[in-house]
Amino acid sequence: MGSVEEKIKTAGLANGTQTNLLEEMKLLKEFQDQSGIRKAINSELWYACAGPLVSLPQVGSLVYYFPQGHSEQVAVSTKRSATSQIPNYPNLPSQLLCQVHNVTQHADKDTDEIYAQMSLQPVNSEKDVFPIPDFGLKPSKHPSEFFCKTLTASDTSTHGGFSVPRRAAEKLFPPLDYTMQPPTQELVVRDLHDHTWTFRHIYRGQPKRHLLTTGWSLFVGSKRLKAGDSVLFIRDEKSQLMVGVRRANRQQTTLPSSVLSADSMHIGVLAAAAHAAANRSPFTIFYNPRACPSDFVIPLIKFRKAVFGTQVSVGMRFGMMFETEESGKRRYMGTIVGISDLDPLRWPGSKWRNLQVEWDEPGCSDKQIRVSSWEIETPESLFIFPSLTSGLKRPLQSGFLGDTEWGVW
Amino acid sequence: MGSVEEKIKTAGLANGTQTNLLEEMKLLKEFQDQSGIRKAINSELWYACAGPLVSLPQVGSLVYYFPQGHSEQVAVSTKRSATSQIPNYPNLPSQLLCQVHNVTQHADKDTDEIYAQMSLQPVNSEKDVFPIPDFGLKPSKHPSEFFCKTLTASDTSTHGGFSVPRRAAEKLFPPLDYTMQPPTQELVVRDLHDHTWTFRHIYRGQPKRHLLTTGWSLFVGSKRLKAGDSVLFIRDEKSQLMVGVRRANRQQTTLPSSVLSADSMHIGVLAAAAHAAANRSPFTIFYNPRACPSDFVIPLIKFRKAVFGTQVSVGMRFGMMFETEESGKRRYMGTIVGISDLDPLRWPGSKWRNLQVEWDEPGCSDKQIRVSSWEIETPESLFIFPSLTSGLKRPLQSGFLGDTEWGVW
DNA sequence: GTGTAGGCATTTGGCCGACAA
DNA sequence: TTGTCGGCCAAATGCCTACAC
Repeated sequence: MGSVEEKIKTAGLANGTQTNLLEEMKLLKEFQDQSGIRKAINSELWYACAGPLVSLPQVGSLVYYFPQGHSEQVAVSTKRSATSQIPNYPNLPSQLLCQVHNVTQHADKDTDEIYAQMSLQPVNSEKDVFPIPDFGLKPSKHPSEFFCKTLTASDTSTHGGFSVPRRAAEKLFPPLDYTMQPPTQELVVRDLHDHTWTFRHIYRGQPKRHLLTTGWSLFVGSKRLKAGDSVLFIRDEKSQLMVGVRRANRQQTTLPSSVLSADSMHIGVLAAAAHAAANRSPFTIFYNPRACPSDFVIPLIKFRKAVFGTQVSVGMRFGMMFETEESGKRRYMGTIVGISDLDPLRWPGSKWRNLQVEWDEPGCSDKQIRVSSWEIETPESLFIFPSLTSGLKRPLQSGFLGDTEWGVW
Repeated sequence: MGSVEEKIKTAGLANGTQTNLLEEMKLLKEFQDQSGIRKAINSELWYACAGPLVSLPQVGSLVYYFPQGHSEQVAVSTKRSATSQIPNYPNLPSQLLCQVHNVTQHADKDTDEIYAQMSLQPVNSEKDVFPIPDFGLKPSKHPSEFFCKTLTASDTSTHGGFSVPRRAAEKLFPPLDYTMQPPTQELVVRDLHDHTWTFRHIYRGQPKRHLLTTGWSLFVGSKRLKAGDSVLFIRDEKSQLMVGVRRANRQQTTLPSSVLSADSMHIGVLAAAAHAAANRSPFTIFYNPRACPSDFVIPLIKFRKAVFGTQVSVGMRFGMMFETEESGKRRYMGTIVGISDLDPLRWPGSKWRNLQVEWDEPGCSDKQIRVSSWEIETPESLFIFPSLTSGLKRPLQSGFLGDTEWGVW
């Protein structure tokens, strides 16, 4: 670590050319990583916990920030929607073009809930951007070696261990020495907080099955896992075994922080964005993928393709991806039944959830009845999947649809 | 409960005279209390947990709200002070005259940390007030029957129970039947969330002492108490035994909520107050007495007495009350060494912490070096306590000083 | 292929007085 | 007066197979 400090000092003494400044920042990051001030989270594990549909924007790229979507996230967290007490910010547009300055992945110390912090700088136009080095932050990468299991009563009871699905154990865990009687090994895995857990992995019983025994109950107790919560294992790019958790939705109750009233939070979101927009100064947001109804930071490319690339109209058919219970993807089909403002008073002309839709399947009452155009797939991209419009049966050649890229068995 | 609903409907049908409106509100409150939507917290227990120096303003009364103080509370919660990214709100004065519309006491479901929610309405002048019924909310009342103990390693270990200080057991617990061998009874106490706990109270050992055994470990585990945390018992006005907890300061780490960035929270506080001030519309705040450096909602009377009643000057001696470890009060002495703006750029002329002070005792480095005039006692109120200026020895006739009113043994 | 239950060894929890600070 | 310890028994944890579904 000392050597890095040395390097920083050396770089700092050099003349402040652009190259040297970048060099300095790079070294600073290296220093921070080593000193553990802000230990970088394992990105792939973060994405695995976030689910197959989540991706974060690239540092330096251009995005549209949607205050309405951000406000919706606050509403979910506080369980209170914006009220009429919230002032209008006439100078804050419904979509704010920003350059992404910084993206960091985090996880709540208590609940392990994942979230991201981003720093966004409003820009006047595409030409207004400044090259930002991304210090090697990889583009969104979902792990290819992955499995996720919803915990049963037996898995979480103090009476026993964890029953590992066979295919998961065979795909992810190091191979057992089956000449042993019984075959057993010690698994050492790390979580999002870089905490190390040790599990005894054994293959026994009649019929034979894979189990995690010693060490498992400590994990369950420490993470306060209950039946219905999920646990997931991945192998990252370095082939390291890691473990993550996902709480059942019922438990998602992010409690009211008792720091700020819900109204003040809504005001804070809008006022911070308005101030940043007026001054072209960066502002910081949190994005909670699993709590938030929809992403509210949309890459410019994606936005353009959806808004200018396709002409949506009432009656048009579309598909939209959702996450399955086993953390796979599944497409649901629907029809656009209207195009109108979600909030005509506050945000006239906004593209945020301006499409009213109806879903083909009856069990979709939990799904949004309003979506934004960049969330859906329109006929141009769908014409090759005519069989999908039924939507009820699982497609046979699922590989063809690209939803076996990861996480689906 | 149905009958209350009936009454509400009836009241609602009546003509909307002022009396009927109040009647309606009163019934609504009754209904909410009964239905448990927002179960009222035991006020005395709340005050016991808050500590001897905390008091909440009366509903309907006039107060000054200090945005700076509110911002300080946010800074403590988020561990980030307001940065230069925070816009100025030139129309928001450093002190905002408000009428108190609503005060509710709360406790965090997880940590039991107490906090209050208040609704404040900015008013132009004292004449601007509207009579608000307080629905019988009592003025601040600290329980007279009270004790507080910091938990030892033995108290929190799984190996044993809780050792009750003799005087506490004798003062608060129902008298034991000392003819029993050994004397024992069952204590049923409730906490801030109205949860009932049952403890076996026994008097045994050599030498004899009071202990809580069966049921205690469940309480410790459930509240996640550690050695160093405190537990307190009170008898409320109905003479009911209740139990509360206070976390050690080290554990006060209210984690960053991951909902809003610290900057947005600071902006939210100021923007909400500014908007409310401009529109004379009510706004809602949270007050965390134990996390917050100083109260930022000051009764008009108290403010007046301090600001207009006394002429403070550099060199003046003063006293100020602090909480002791055992939840008593203790006066520390100091000298005013300067009068100046805490933040000359943002809040010029503000009365918030505009007094720079030095403390008599050397071990006071943890204490604020800036205070507001309403926090201190000036010579007029101190001339009768000349012996106190040493400040080091415990005054003998402490009753005379009024600091045995409660909680000090 | 995997969830749950019964059997049983081992560990932890928890009530007691002794002793010391 | 009260914090911690060793002793001792009871309750729970946790590893195993058997038996469903």
